[in-house]
Amino acid sequence: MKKILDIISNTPLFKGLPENQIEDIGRIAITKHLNKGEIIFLEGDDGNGFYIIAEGKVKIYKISIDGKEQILHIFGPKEPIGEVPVFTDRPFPANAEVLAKSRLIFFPKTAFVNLISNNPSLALNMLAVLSKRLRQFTVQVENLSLKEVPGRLASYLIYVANEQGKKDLITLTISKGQLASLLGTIPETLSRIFAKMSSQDLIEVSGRQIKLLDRNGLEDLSKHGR
Amino acid sequence: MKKILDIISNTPLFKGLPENQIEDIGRIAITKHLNKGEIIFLEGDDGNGFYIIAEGKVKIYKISIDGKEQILHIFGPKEPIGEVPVFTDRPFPANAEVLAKSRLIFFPKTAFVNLISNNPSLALNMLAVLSKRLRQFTVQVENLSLKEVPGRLASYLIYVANEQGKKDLITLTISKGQLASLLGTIPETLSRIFAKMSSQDLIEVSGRQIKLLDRNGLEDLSKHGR
DNA sequence: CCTCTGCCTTGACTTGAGTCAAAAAAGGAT
DNA sequence: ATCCTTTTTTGACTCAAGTCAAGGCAGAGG
Repeated sequence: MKKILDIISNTPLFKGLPENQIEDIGRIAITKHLNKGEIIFLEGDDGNGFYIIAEGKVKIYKISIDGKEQILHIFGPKEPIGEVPVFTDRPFPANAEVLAKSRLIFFPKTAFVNLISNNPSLALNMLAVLSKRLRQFTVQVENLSLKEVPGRLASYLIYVANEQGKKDLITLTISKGQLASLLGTIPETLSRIFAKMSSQDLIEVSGRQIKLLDRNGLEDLSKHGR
Repeated sequence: MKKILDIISNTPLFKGLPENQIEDIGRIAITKHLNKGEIIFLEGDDGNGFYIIAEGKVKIYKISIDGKEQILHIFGPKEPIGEVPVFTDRPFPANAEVLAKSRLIFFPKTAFVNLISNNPSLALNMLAVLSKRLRQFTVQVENLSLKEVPGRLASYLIYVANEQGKKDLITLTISKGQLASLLGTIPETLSRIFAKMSSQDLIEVSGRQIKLLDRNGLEDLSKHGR
């Protein structure tokens, strides 16, 4: 198990900060272990701090009254979660659940705000993190509103391919059911679209392995989308 | 026309800053006038600064290849727009167009980043602004994905009623066509839903005036949504 | 007061995607 | 292995909302 300070200092949020400040930060941090399925926080809960994922995987999501889930983000190691209530006086705007055994580092709100007040670089790092999230949301809204499900899936596959390296064989890191929820649809629909895209020789699916057979075709789908 | 410094100092972003800092800020600000229909920036443009609306109204939106528009936000006086590229090295994630003759105050990126570096309160104010936006986006994604159009409209009407005071007669500040785009639908559909909600005695529509006849019914629609 | 233009509404039709139900696969655990 | 659970797939059906095409209305400007 890596030392907390190592993890912290390699995180985008704390990147580039001087040694002594990293130590200050480490002093307010608290490690928590959670297992798959455990809830980190729920929409409406007061946020008395935020977390950085040391290891594991977390989903941020909304649920409708009748139980349909929409995943907003899936976060992995080094990413912060739950920062919004740190800077506003409002509760968490969504739910967070652990998707795989995880180690989280918790930073209490007031201590962290103090740190940031004395640390312009940290403030700018945090501003960069939030800005990146805003950008991601614009993409998600665009996908939900301006693209049909096949277009969203194509975008996702291309995105994952870029993340995982340039090769055309990608591996889903979440179940297809969860992917459906991330794309704003349901498993049945996603399954049908996988089938259709396979029959069109755009992809080849085998469990969680997906081979991208026709990048141009996928790009097309993802752009036109509708 | 109000003095720039008056406007700046009454904005959430610059609220509570000491006089001399407001003056520093005023020194880097540049006023711009734009008429209805003019573009402030386009998705993909480099952002060399951001704006605060002194007066007028601005829409932030995405466009699909085939021309469907999705409005992300509509901003009015005192609200900042275009901040995302200030803190990342990426271009604007969406388009901005003036909906009514507007006066904008422009803040160049580097000068502003310098200010923020020496000014923890300003940094925290900006963090609060971005956090609020993130929260708004979670609501928009929820609306698009988990609610049907009638639910979205009901939510919007309730939201506007709260904004405009507690009375049950509200006035739309944008055209119905633009409202359709904000809600992620098209004018024809919105029109039909206005008609249906009227026939159900939930509302009474007369041009841009809308009387809310059944708050509970609307709340219900907005919550269940699907 | 009238006409023009843009905004809004209505009708008829199509379609993407959701629901319900059930079977088939894929994993895990003993 | 074999059972049990969870995930994924398939089929038949329904429906919300989009498309296309007209009309109607209203405010702006002469």
